Amino acid sequence: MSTTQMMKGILDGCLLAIIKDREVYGYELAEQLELYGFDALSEGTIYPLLLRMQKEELVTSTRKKSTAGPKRKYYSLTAKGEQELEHFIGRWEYLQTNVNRVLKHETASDESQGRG
Amino acid sequence: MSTTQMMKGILDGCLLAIIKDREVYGYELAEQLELYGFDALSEGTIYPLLLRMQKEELVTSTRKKSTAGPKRKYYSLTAKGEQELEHFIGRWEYLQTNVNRVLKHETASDESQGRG
DNA sequence: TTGTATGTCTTGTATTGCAAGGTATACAAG
DNA sequence: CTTGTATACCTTGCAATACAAGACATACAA
Repeated sequence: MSTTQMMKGILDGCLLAIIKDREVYGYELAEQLELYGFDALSEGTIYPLLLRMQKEELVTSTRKKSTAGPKRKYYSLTAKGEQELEHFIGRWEYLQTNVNRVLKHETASDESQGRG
Repeated sequence: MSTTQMMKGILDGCLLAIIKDREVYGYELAEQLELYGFDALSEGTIYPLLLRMQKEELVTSTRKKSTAGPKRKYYSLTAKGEQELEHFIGRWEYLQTNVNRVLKHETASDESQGRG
């Protein structure tokens, strides 16, 4: 039982949201996601995603020294990245609304009467 | 801008939820999902999913005559399918909780203090 | 040089939504 | 019987993406 498939198309939005809050580096993002309640995420998941987002100009990166290890690559959001985050939030709300409607067997035309 | 990726691992749960409510046939499921607010879903999405779920013994099917066309294949949930639906709901709540925490920048240890 | 912890990146695989196209039934019109 | 339309189901091939496994690099201690 895993949520692997469910993370598709959602993880990138989560990364954008975390990066928007403050500059973070890749290794740290995996830890952050755990703080938010997710199971540990592989670096093989995080890094390709960050590179893809950088290629799409959603984020920029700057290398900074670490106290204990190689240089860290800190990411921050571009204007385009902030826009994409807004789009993601819209898609996420759309998904949440519709899935919850299905689970409650309330069609869209039932609106929010919630009296079952 | 589409929610294609976000549907992965979620659509099957939605189908289980709809089928649990009442017997439905594949062609109808696409229409049902629209009633719940989703954009139109391709039959190339629905049918392979139903076949997969039947192979996994989550659903069973019976053919019944249609008033206007070939026989319909009506699906209903097995006990295993009901269990899987419960598991799905659990995963969905886990996902909802954690993504919403990320979007609000509330870590799991912040619990539900919501005073930001 | 060896070992440990910290950090980043690459390769290959599995899953799954979807477009495109094929097959089959019912019915009406000719 | 053929043609056209609506209904209904299925298959093939593609694209996107989370992930395991492993490679590579830096800092520091023994």
